[in-house]
Amino acid sequence: MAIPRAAKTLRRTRIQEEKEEQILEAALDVFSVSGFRGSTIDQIAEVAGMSKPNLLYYFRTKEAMHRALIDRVLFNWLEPLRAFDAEGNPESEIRSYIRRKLEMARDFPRESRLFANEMLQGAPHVLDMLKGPLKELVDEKAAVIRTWAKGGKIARCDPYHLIFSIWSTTQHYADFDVQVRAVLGEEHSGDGRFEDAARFLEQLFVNGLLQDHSDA
Amino acid sequence: MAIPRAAKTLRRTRIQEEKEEQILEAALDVFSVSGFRGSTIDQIAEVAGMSKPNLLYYFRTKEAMHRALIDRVLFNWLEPLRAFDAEGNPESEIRSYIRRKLEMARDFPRESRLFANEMLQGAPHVLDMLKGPLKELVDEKAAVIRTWAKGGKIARCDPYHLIFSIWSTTQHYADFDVQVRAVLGEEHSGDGRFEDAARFLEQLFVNGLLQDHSDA
DNA sequence: TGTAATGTTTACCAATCGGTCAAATTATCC
DNA sequence: GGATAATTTGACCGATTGGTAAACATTACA
Repeated sequence: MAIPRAAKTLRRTRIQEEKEEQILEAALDVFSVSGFRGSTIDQIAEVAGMSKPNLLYYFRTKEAMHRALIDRVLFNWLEPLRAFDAEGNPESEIRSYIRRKLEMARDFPRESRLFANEMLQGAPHVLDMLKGPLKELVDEKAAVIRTWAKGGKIARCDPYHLIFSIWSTTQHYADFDVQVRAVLGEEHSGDGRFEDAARFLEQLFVNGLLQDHSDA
Repeated sequence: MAIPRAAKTLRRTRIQEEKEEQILEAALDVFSVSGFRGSTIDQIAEVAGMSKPNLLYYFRTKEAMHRALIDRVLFNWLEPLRAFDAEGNPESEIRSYIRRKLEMARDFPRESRLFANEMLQGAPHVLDMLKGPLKELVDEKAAVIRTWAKGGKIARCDPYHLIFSIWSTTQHYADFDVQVRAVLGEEHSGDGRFEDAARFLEQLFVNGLLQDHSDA
C-alpha cells in the first residue's frame, strides 16, 4: 500500500525525483500560457506523457502542483536582483543587471509568463512573498541606488521606479514575445532582437541615469 | 418569436444597447483577471447580474463576447500612439506619450490586463491585428523617430525598442499593479505612485534620448 | 526470491462547463 | 388594448472539470 502522502517527502526515491521533475516541466508549459484557472490537469498530464491519476499521485491537487512550481521558479527568478552589488560601480552594475534580466527573458520565457499570469490575477498565491521577501530585497537594493544618487554617481531618481522600469522593459521580451515578433516582422524574429534590445536598453538607462541633467 | 441573431445588428433597440454594454462591462472584469480560458460564462453572468441564458441571447458564444470586448477595447488602446505627432518636437511628444500611456494604465487597468492576458496566451484572437494594423502603425511612428534621430534631434537608437520600452514601463503599472503596491508598501499605494512614475519615466527617457552621448 | 512498499491504471464520481430549448414574461406599436 | 416582436428564465444536455477508489504492476531490498 502506498505511503500516506504526508510522509512522502521524508525519503524520496529515484522515480519520485524524475517524475516530479517531469510533471513540473509540463506544468510550466501549461500554466505559463493559460494561468492557473485556465489550465487543466488533463492538459498537463498529456504534456507530461502520463495519466491524470498518476500526476495526482505526486501532487495531490492542482493547487499543490502550482505552488511547487512557483516555489521552484521564484528563487531563481530573483537571482539577478540579489546579485546587484553595492560595491560595484553604478554603470556596470546597471548594465549587467539589464543584461542578466534580458538573458532570463530569452532563456526562461515560460518562467516569466508564469509569474506574469500570477500578477495579472492579483497574485493570489504569492502575495505574502511579494509583501515580505521581495519587498525587503527591493528595499535593500533601493537603498544602494539612493546612496549612489546622493554621492552624485548617478542622477537623482526614484530607485523603486528605476527597478520597476528595468523589470518591465526586460520581461516584456518574454511576456509580450508574440507582440514583439509581430511588430518586428518575420525577418527580425531570430534571437537578434535580444541583442538589439540590450543595446537600446543599456543606452537608455546609462545615458538616462548616469549623468545628472536636472541641474545643468 | 425572437429574430434570428444574424439580423439583430440591423436595428438595435434601447435594451440591446444597455444590456450589451452591461455584459461587456462584466466581461471586462472577468476576462481581464482570468483570461479567456480561465473565465466562465457563469462568472460573467453573475457580475452582470443576469442569467446565463440571457447573456447568451446577446452573445451567442463565449468567444463572441470576448471578440466584441477586444474589438471595442483595442481601438481606444492605440489612441495615444496614433496621436504621436511627427510635427511636434521630440521632447514634448515623448513626454506626452508617456503621460498619456500612464494615464491609461491608471484609468483603464482592466483593459491593459485584458490585452496582457491575450499576449501571454500567444494572442490567439488578435494575432492578425498585431501583424497587420498594429505593425503598420508602429512602422509609421518608427519612421518618424528615425527621422528625428537622423536630424540629430534625439540620440541614435532603435525606434522599435524605444516604443516597446515605453509600452512596457507604462503598462507595468496596470498589469503588475499588485506587485507594485506590495513593493511600495501600503503607504504609497495611493494614486501618487503614478505621478512618481511619470516623473521618473520622463526623466529617464528625456535624458536618455534627447542628448546623443554615443559620440561624445 | 519473496514480500512489502512504491508506482500506475481503469473505472468512476459529483460538480461545473458551454450551450440549447421551450415556455413565460415584458416591451413596442398600431 | 391587443397583436406581435423582443426579452428573460428554468430546466436541461452532453462534455469536461478536479479528484477518488481500488485493482494491478513494478520496484527495492532482505
